[in-house]
Amino acid sequence: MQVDVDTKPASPFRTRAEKAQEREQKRDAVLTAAVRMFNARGFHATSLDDVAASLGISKPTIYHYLGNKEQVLIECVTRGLEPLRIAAEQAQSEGGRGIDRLRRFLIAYARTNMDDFGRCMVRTGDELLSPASAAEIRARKSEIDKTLRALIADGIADGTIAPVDVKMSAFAIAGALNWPARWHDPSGPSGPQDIAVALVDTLIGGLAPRPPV
Amino acid sequence: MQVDVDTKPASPFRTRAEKAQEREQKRDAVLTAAVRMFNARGFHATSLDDVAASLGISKPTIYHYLGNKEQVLIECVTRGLEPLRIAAEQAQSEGGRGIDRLRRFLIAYARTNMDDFGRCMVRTGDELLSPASAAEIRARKSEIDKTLRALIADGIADGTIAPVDVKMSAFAIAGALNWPARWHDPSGPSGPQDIAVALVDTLIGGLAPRPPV
DNA sequence: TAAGCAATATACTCATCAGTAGATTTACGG
DNA sequence: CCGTAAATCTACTGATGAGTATATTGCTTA
Repeated sequence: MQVDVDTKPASPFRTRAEKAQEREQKRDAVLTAAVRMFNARGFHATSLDDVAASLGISKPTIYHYLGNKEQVLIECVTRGLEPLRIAAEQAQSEGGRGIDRLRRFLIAYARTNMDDFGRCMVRTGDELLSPASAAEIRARKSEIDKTLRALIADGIADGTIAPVDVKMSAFAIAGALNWPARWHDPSGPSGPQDIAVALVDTLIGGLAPRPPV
Repeated sequence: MQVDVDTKPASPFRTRAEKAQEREQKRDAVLTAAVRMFNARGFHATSLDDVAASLGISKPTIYHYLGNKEQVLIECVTRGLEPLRIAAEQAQSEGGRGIDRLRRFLIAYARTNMDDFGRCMVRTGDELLSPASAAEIRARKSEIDKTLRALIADGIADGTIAPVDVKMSAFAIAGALNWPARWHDPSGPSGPQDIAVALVDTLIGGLAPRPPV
């Protein structure tokens, strides 16, 4: 336990902490392999045998680490949701003009929707989950939505956002920023950051021309 | 063949046309039942036995009318796409300011994305289809997207739309207007028309305040 | 009136896949 | 050094569901 995990080279004798970390890494590897296949082929079209094979392990090993197939999905969705939760928390704690706080939040939101777990999170609808888990996930997504609406309302209050319909604007924004989960190609020319900025600026600026100030 | 189908009361002897129509109606009934279940439970979680049972018929009858399960889905998606194709055609043939043509098109687009077939169309990703059908559907969706981009470009050209990034704006719009396919509740308080108008106006106006003219 | 076709059913087959049983190996703690 | 727990495997079970074989009935047409 006095060993410095980060510097010591591999020894055949692992400490408790190292073992816990190794276990965590294996769980991660399973989830990463799974989420890629879910995104590429869909949840139902992906068998855990396939996931296991892609890692050179056997299906019971996945059950050992994650319990069952739904748990694998829930864990992926949770990981996709986590950065949003953090971004929401941060947006609510910081100061500044409403529009600026919203903009920062939206760019983070859009970006994470383009990574593996974010894409899975967006694409996982209630119908893939048991009623209990669906409710759980829905509640967490709803927290994000609440933050989004609060940020819009704040901006309206301080005059940095036009007096729009908060609920509908939130839906429009969410839709626009979730959509890349379907179409974004990580091997394509534009990176997540550029896309995020472009989408957010489109939403903020609108299509109608603005008279020059 | 000389019988007026619309006025004559039912007779046990059907003309050829009546029979063709009856067949069409049965096909419709199958598709409608199927699309509702696809939307409610997802494609993979819906068995054709379930669909058949909900109509009080047997599975081979569905195969008689539609060939196989993928064909059922393709037909549903096609029906969801058709109104969009028509709206696109119309938008391109009509005159007027770019922004107005775009606005009309977008409202039609948003509305059809909230009906049964439209929702199915939006929610059916490539992963549910065979490569050949996926390509076919993708091509048709891409036609709609081309129209959308053309309308935006037209509006920019005639000065009724700000000089935005056409491709990104199209993605933002599509995302915002597809999203109701996931969340819209037909039994809820707001109807498709109201939602469509609200979303489109949000996209056109943007979030940033406009100086009073 | 026989042949053929449309519409429908029952009762299968066959593949896939989630999940489990149980064996085996290794490492660790007492 | 033995017993326990973790990690992993092979080899199942059992359910589900797509798709088919085949029979039946009745209408249409030569």
